[in-house]
Amino acid sequence: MPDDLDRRIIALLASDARMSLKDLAGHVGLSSPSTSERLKRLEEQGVIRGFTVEVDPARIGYTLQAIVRIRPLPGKLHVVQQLIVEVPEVTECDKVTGDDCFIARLHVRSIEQLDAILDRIADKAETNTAIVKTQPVMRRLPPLA
Amino acid sequence: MPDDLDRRIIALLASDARMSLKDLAGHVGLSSPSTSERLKRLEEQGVIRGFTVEVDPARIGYTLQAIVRIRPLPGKLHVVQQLIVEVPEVTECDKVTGDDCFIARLHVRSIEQLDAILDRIADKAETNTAIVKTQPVMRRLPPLA
DNA sequence: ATGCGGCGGTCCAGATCGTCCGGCATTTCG
DNA sequence: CGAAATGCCGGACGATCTGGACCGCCGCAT
Repeated sequence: MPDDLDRRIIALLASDARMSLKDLAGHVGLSSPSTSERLKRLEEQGVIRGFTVEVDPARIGYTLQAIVRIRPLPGKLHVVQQLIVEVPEVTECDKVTGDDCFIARLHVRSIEQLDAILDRIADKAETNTAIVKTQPVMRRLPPLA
Repeated sequence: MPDDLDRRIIALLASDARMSLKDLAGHVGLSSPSTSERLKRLEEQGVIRGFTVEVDPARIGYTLQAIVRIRPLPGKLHVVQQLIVEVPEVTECDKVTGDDCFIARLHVRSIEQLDAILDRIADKAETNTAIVKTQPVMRRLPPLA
């Protein structure tokens, strides 16, 4: 749906969402009002869901990151999902096909905290935890082509 | 390191990174210059890594999302990592502890495309693919407290 | 062909916003 | 106890955004 200019706008905002309209316009070769118009359209259409800040978790005390696969025990699926949503240290969770029902990302301050959180799920689901060592690919957009 | 005001600034920007300085200042109860100063400091300190746009993948043709666990065959670790980084449909990848060496998120336009990409890895690693059905928790920040 | 209408663009002006400065209060440290 | 550093505010100036008026292109139908 978005054309080439829209894609360039998105790409530019992906690298700096706080860029001024004027700069954006300059880079895509349009006037500010036109750029503003396109931006608004992209938001209204739902292509752009919003603008956010990228925070370094380590700098705010979250030194440990884990990816947990979660398989709820029979009949516990909804309770487990509820629990996952309510735990704020879960920063991302997908419901997927396959044996593991959920895959969640956790940000915690220590192994102890990780253990404490997993304990709350232990009687409702089987879990499989992997500690993140490095991030070869940090969150990025798929090709806009 | 960041104090309460910094955390409020971050929280506000997390919900709308394009908010004007003036609005930001109004919400945290500071003047524009002070807010600007804090924002700059947060960026310089690396607490804030940058500002980005959140795009709905489905609206740009990526109707399918998968999470793939990847276990490189002996001696193939670096080749596999290289490959993962180079495939732009991989929008996120973590190197983790445990049997699975990498956990990657893929955005693709079809099952066929997913298959094509996994084929490129097939002779260098064992893979385990889970298709994302829903996202109970979409990307969010851990508690800033 | 040609005239019409809609879409998407530019230009301009008024309003808004961001940044730079000087000054003040509080805290820190010699 | 004094001096310097920190963090904040207000005002002024320059930059930016927004909305309106206008224009050109293209598809369509007369």
